Amino acid sequence: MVFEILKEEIRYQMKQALLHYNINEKDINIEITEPPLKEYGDFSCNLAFLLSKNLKKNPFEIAKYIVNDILPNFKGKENEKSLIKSVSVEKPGFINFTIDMKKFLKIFFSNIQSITQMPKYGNNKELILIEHTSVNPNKALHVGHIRNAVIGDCLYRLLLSTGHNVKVLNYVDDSGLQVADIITAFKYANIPFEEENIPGITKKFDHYCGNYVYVKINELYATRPDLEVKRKIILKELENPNVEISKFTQQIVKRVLRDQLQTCWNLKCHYDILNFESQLIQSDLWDNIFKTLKEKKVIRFETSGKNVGCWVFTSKTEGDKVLVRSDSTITYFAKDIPYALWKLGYIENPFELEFISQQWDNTNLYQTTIKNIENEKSNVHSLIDFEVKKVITIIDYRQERLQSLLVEILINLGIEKTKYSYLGYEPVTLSNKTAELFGFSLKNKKSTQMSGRKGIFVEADVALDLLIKKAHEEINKRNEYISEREVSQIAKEIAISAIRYYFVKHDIGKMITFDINDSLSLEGDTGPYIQYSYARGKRIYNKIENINDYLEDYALTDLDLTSTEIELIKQVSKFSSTIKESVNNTDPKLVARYLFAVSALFNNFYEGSPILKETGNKKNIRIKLLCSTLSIMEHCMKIIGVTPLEKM
RNA sequence: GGGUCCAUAGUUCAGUUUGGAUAGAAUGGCUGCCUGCGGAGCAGUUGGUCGAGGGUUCAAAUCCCUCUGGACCCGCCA
Repeated sequence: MVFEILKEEIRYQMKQALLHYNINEKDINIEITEPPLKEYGDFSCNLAFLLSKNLKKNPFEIAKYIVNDILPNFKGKENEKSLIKSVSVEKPGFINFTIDMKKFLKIFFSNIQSITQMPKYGNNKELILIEHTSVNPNKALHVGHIRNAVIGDCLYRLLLSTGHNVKVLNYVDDSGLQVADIITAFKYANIPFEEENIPGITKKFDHYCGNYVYVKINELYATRPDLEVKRKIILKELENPNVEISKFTQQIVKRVLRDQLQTCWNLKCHYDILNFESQLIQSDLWDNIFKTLKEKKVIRFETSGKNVGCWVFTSKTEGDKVLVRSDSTITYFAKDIPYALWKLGYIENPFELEFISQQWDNTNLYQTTIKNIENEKSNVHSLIDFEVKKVITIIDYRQERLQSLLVEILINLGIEKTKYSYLGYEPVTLSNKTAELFGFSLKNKKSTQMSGRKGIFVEADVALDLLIKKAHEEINKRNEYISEREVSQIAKEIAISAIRYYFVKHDIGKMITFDINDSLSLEGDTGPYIQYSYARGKRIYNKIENINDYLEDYALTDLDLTSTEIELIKQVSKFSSTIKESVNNTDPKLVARYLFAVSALFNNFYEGSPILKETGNKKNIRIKLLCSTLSIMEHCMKIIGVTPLEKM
């Protein structure tokens, strides 16, 4: 907030300069940035460079002219309201501003309450839907899936914290090829349902299915083509919910899903509704949409060429895409259309919501079921009775092309482009060291792509367990008198925070090379580092007696703060603008990076500015700074899912 | 063949949307700092032809072109 005021003041003055030159401010993109060196002041403006094009003059001369002649009174206004103490011109043509620190600090310390408040600007009436995780229910989550879940969950937390109305969906492809694979294995390849005496398989059913059953059946296809035939039959049969194989499949899916959710809940991910592909197929959604697509001439029936007999969508950029095959079955891609339209609320809802279970955060998880017409009064939940403002889907970037096709179809149906968006993230690969450690062959590459089919992956549960163990040891090193139960509790919180922070801090569009040792570090730019600096701060906080006495009044005489303290104050001041930027760019990474920067500055402050043994005004000021830092750290930690700890 | 994305310190990554001053973190290596509010920390040091070449510009890691290396997408599979 304080920063915004400052920037606005500078911007206003720069606009005055523009008026002098008779240039429309809209034609020129004035940037107010922070210079790389302290000697250049606190803010910097590029106006002179921009004008040099129009005026065909040396930017340095323009800058000097602006500062000395156009805005001369801007310089000597020290006793007025201005927050700017001085203006200077630097080498190539920068106009640099120095803050009047006394005034700045005065505003900061008298507005701590509002500065440290979470900015709220969502509209509660409009609903935002986020779909994430959506892992095929035939295997346990691996570290690549965590990336999806954590990004989605952090985005959810970010939007929720800023006052938006958000719900999270998790799509379960319970009738796809991957599920058919393990069903084939159980039914026709003599692979038992239960994990009996198979080495290296943990107790969880999802691990058994993913680590053993799925890999095994894929190996068997090479020598048993009959199994692939069986799989194809199963796939077709799964479209009918009443046949025996569908009922069997539902049982298997349910067990895998239960275990997958456990992993997600362990990582503190929140969901509201589970959607099932089988229900989308069984409902009449597709029939209605197919009709509409035909009526609106979005798709056409091909009478010649390679797609003869199919219903085809012609994309402007991607060419032809088959939606309905010549045998009248619908393609994988076509199934996404009814789901997208359902999410957007553009079609009559054929589903009702059924309570499944409570989650780790005491919220309820629901699943869709097809409406029972005879039972009209059944509990139709109001969870999605809002106007859907936006749907955001977190997807593997390899699906981006299909999603862009989908958007094209939605636009053809008259839906605004902005309503449906997707975030494609690059995959997680394994570092050579890690691949080697888990016994995967290397092939002379920089990193190894994971593959569920080939059994090349590191499971989420394995990574989490490893971290818990590591944290456990560290806690025992540091705490002599502590109960085993408490150690376990804290170790888990540290491990979760480490994983979540790791997966959200990277840019979504860059590949991550996952190394089981380096990536799951507890030191440096990590979740535990943030937790540690928070714990240090909190410990001081708890030792302050009568803390309210310090927070109420303040004396602003003699504010001789250290440079570290000023840096921390500046950083804290950027809280709300960082949150806003993060929301506007739908990028939770920005919050993570900000949080780390605050934590690092706080550790500096901690080393150099003692609080408890300090007295008088200095103590007062430092306590205020401590409290405001802890407060914004809490906000940010909540968004990232890094647990605030008082002891670790 | 058509298209998308990536390449920055030994390693893992920010910075590229919107061009700005001496390219930043973390980690590793080396060196200091605990009778102090918790050393999971702090300070210092080491380490970069920003893949290569050209272009645009007062100014390029950032924009444009070419090339090299890598990943991926392009099915009546899901």
